[in-house]
Parts: sequence; C-alpha cells; structure tokens
Amino acid sequence: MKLSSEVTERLAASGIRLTRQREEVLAVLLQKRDHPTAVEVFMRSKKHMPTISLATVYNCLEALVESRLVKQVNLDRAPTRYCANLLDHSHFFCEECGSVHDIEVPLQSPWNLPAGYLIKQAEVTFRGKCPACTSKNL
Amino acid sequence: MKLSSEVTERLAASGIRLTRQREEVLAVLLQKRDHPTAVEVFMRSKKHMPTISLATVYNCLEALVESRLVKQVNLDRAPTRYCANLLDHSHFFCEECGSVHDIEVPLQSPWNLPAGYLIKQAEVTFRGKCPACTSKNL
DNA sequence: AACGAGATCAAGAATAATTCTAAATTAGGG
DNA sequence: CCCTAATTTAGAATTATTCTTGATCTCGTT
Repeated sequence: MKLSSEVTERLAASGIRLTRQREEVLAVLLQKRDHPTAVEVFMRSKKHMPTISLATVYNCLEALVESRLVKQVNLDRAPTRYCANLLDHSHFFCEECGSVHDIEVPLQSPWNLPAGYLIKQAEVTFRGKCPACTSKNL
Repeated sequence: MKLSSEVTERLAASGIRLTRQREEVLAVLLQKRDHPTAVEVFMRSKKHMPTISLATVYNCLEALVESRLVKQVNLDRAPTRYCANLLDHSHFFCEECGSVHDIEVPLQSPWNLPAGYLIKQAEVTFRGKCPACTSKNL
C-alpha cells in the first residue's frame, strides 16, 4: 500500500508504529468509506489477514484514532463506527437505510458561545433522509 | 409537583401516563440540571422513592424521551446522560472536569447540505474547556 | 365500590460492545 | 544477533443497557 505523506506524518507525530495489522485496518477503512463498525472492519480484515483478532482490530483502531488518522463516529448507543476521512466534515445519518454519509460543508466557524468557553472541537451530526431514500420516496 | 402545561401537553401527545415513578424521574432531572446518567438518576430517585428499580428508571427515561420531555446526550461511549431542557440547545463537554453544559446559542438554521438531504434533526456538540476550568487555569 | 384489561413496575438474568489480562510474538536499536 | 519494549492474540471480564417474568397498579366500565 502506498502511504500518503499525510499518513506517515501523522504516524510519526504520534510516535506510533505502522504494523501490518494497523496497515490492514487502515486499508480496510480507506477502501470502502461506509463507516464500518469494529466488527465489520474485523470481518473485512480477515479476508486478507485471516489470523487477525478482534481485540487487535480494536487496538489498531484505537491507535489510528489516537494518531488522528481515523475518526470515531458515535450515533446514539449504536456500535462505534470508524471513518478514514481526514478532511474536516460532519456526518449525516439516514434514519431510513441506516447509512452514514460524510458531509463536507464548511460549517459556521465562529460559534457564538458565551464567554469563557474554549472550544477544542465542534461536532455536527445530522439525522434524516439521504438522497437515495428521498428519491425512493419511501 | 406542579406540572407545566408543556409537560402535560407532551405527555398527552404521546399518550403516556404520568406515573409516580416517571414523575419522580422527571423531577430529578428538573431539580439538578447536570445531565446525570441513568444510574445517577436511579440513586437520586431512591432518596425519595426507595423502592424504585434501575430497570424502571431506564423505562421511565425511555418513556420521557419518547414523549420529548427529556433528551439523551451521548458523548463517545460514555453512559448516556439525560437532560430535561426543552429548549433547542447544544451541548458543551468539558474535557477538564467532565461536566456537560447546555449551550443555548441559536445555531445557523439553514445548514447548507448538498441537494437531496432531508434534515430532521441537527445536533451540535462542543468539546473543550468550560469557563470554570478556564479561569482555574489548569 | 368491584371488575377486567392493559399498562407499568421490580428483580434479576441476559446481551453485546468494548476492555482487560497474560502469555506469545514481533520489531527496532545497539 | 540480542535485548527490551511494543504489539498481537485468545479468551475472560466488564458494564451499560435490554429483556423476561410475574406482581402490581390504573383507568374505564358496570
């Protein structure tokens, strides 16, 4: 797998080794951008690396999240989903088909919070009907 | 407890009975607006109603959420927190002290999503340092 | 006030995502 | 090539939440 400079940079920055397993997990996330859960990543990884364990997938995902190569997407109490989109973006959850889409809208940047709040991160999640389901007119 | 018309209205709208347990759970949430978890609600409820069970607290919370009197606040994988603020608002999570504050900023309403997305709900969560922790200069 | 049907409650068992543990394996620096 | 620390693995453990079952309550009807 060819690694983008972004990837190697972020790995170096967090002092994390790129092991075969982590590479595999990252490749799975880059290959199909459908926000899979840990178990789904596990199943896909096993196809190329049959010996990988679920615990390792969790470990790798944690390492990748820590090195900012992967983002966690939490929707309610559902299993955490993972996302390898490095661009700043928000998520849209379709209540019809259950899919999660990245939305790359530049959000209003100066959030107008009361004085004293130091924002380190803002997260926006939408919920509704995705274009595919809207056109199906379910 | 005196019930606001808002409360009775929403209960009627969802066809839900206001039982003693639900009233107690709602009272707990209204009393201290610190976004307690189900277990915290359970412990506080037990003070006035020692026979209430955790399962019932979960049931009541679910019923109240369904009738739109209470909101769930999910932050990462942490236990769900509950919030009786009926006004439209977002949440601020302080990474320093772990508290969750309601932020009643009017958010930009016309989110500029790509065509075809039907938004039913938008959720904004901030993460950072709250005023108390900022002034402590930790 | 008594009755019956359906909703709700309580206690504990069950579930499921995730984390932990301990032993085996691997990888990079000297 | 060896040593040490990091990583992996498999399975056990954890924990928030849900489910199950039987008991209790509520409300409309008589």
